[in-house]
Amino acid sequence: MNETPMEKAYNYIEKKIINKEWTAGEKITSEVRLAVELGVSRVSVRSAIEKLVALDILNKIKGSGSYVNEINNTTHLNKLIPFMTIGGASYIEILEYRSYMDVLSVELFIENCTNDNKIKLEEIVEKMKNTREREEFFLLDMDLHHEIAKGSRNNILIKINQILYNILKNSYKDEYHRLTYEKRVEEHKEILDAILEKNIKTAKLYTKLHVLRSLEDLRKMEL
Amino acid sequence: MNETPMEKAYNYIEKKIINKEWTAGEKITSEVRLAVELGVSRVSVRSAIEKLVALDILNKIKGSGSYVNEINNTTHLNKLIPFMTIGGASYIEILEYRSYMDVLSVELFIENCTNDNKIKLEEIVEKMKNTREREEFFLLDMDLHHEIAKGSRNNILIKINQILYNILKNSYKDEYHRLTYEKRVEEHKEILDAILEKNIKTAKLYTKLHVLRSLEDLRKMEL
DNA sequence: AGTCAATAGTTGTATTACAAATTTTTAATT
DNA sequence: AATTAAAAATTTGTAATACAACTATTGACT
Repeated sequence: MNETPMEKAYNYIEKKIINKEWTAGEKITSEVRLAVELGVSRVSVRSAIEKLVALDILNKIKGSGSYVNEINNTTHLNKLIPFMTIGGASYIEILEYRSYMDVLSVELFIENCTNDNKIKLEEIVEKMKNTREREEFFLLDMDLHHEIAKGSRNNILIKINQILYNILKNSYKDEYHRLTYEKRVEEHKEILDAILEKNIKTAKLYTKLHVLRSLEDLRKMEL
Repeated sequence: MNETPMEKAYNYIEKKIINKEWTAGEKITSEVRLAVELGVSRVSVRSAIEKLVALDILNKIKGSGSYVNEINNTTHLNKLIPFMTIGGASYIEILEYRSYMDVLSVELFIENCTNDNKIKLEEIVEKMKNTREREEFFLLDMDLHHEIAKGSRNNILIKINQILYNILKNSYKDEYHRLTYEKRVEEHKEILDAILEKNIKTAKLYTKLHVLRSLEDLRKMEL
């Protein structure tokens, strides 16, 4: 075999999960016990576990233990994150992509949303009206679009949406003060109204314009 | 900030890579030095580095050092293949998503493609005509759609397309023989012709129908 | 200049110790 | 008996040290 101690621990845990001896939500054996059982140091066990955490297969809680995650197709999409933050996809490209994705989200939202989805949307827009803090506003902005994605009922779309917004959040982080935001309240209101009236065409149009304005904002920031 | 020592190290390294202070192929500062520089223990530095290794951003060589990787996408996918014991329901979701994404790809392709893109498309369709081997056919099928995505000129779309197709490939792997494929040759021809004529509406329509038929195929396979 | 061994540098693992958070147990009180 | 609060045990997080294993460099010798 010739596997390193770390690999030994990694393979052991991986096998347990694949064989469903440890299933989603379950707590795995503690680091110390694994180390004793496998005859390796705790350092090696920790390395293995951390690798699995990085791959979104395990989840650690300090003082409690390590737990097996739900694994589905969206897990794989998490690998987009390093690619996009480090591998050179530009924020402008992300927004360009969003200029289509968000329109799609709105369309699917209108087709598939529940009443609960609508209520949440209204709540967020209401909060936005009363928010003068820019950072908080943009977090609400992201919530809004995430909520729209959720109403689409397509998990792939939801996940991708989530990833892209997280990346954007990072890029905006220190730049909130430079973003125009007065017009955004109105824009969101327009989108919401169109959605509530089930006016797909109008909703899509307003969404498109909304994202395109974000793009403009970002381009100005680049200067 | 309230970041843990591990996060401190992780963010430090990540930032260096994002800012291109450390570029692909380059050796990063050694663990011991990083620990001293950042005022954290070597354990924490190692944790951070191993996380980046798990994400395929860094590469460690015992006795030598840690090096920045060329970001490569397909390698990420392979790591989780053992975990891909996914039921068909989620594949249907992927195809549903694709039923919109591919339509978008075609639209952007027509708007942004180069002559080179078109030629490649024609080549692939030509190969398909002469292929009777099902597995090879479906690989060409994926190539085709990937080529269309590439012509869109949006890297996010290209990347997502690539990942989704890789997941699908895995699901089809042992099921090629059960897929209808006679009609697909015609369908691709129709899409290609519409693209070459820059007939966006027709191209989008045929693309939509094409994906929906794949969905049907998959649903039949479930039985 | 080329070879090879010694040396220094770097990652891998083990051990020990303690901090910090959570969970479980125990004890006290009502 | 049930509830609450404190204490103990468990578990992950970090630190420090030591040494093993591997790599890269240096320098002496031919």
